Amino acid sequence: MRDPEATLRQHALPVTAQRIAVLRAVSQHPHATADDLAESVRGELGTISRQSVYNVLNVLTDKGIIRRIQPADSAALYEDRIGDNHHHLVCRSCGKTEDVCCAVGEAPCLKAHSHHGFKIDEAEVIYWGTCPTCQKKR
Amino acid sequence: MRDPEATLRQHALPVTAQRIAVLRAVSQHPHATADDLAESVRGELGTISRQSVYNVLNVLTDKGIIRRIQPADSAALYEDRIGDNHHHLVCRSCGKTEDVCCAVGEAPCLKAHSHHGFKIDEAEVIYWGTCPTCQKKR
DNA sequence: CATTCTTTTTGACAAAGTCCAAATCTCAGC
DNA sequence: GCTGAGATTTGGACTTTGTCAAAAAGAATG
Repeated sequence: MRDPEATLRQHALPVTAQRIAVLRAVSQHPHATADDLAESVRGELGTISRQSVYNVLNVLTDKGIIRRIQPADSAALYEDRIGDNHHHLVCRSCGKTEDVCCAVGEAPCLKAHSHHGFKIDEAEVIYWGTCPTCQKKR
Repeated sequence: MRDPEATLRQHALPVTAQRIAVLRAVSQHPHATADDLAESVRGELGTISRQSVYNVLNVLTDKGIIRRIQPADSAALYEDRIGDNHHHLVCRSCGKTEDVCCAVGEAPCLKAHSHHGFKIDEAEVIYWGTCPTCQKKR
């Protein structure tokens, strides 16, 4: 995130220390949980309430400034990188999460066909597997 | 599910009334939550503990007899239909879930490329959108 | 049928979030 | 710079979804 404060102003959001710190934390720790981010922010601000972290994350997500991903068996993760339709690769054993660009530019199977009368607005893909570290441990 | 009891025996699982009832409920109510299933089973058996529902669902999932899906902002859903690599279509506003066959037979973008050294074993796809009913309500 | 091993039940517990009301802060306008 | 209205932050209680553990009950082998 280039300039958290400017980003907030662009979206007509009042600028607060908490918001700046959370935004910076999300940027510095991609795929972190709300709890991880709270810890990180405390290192910067000294203190922040659990509720505020959730408030901020929710507002930022609603505005499309950050993205929330919610893999099974994990708390929600947040990331900075938006607008490039990338997907995620999650380790079944340790939960480690990586970004993955869609291998095929146009992703034919992900075209928003109108199935069952639904209006589709997003195709979310999660690749499940085992990360290198966990492969060795076996 | 053709014959719940036979299915259990095939997998070397002791046959109990609870298991038969849960298995039948999953079959009759695709995409139901553990709670929904507990309710359904109570209509059949009269009573079942919450823990037993979870026990049974976990065992059946581990054995690959049923499949668990966990869309964001929803409790886990269970389904009978396995082994055909279909995906899901979820309504953002009411949570209604439908099965979707992958439009392209081979799903090129879902091939298990070895990214970041991960050993990929599954590509999970969730299409997010708005169902017909919720479109009208708007 | 009896024994052994597995399931079921009950109740406590845990994680991740949300709800609410009071206190505090931001920012536009003067 | 102040001031005031409206938004944000806080703290605490609460909800939902699920797991843990120990005792009671049930299934299946011989």
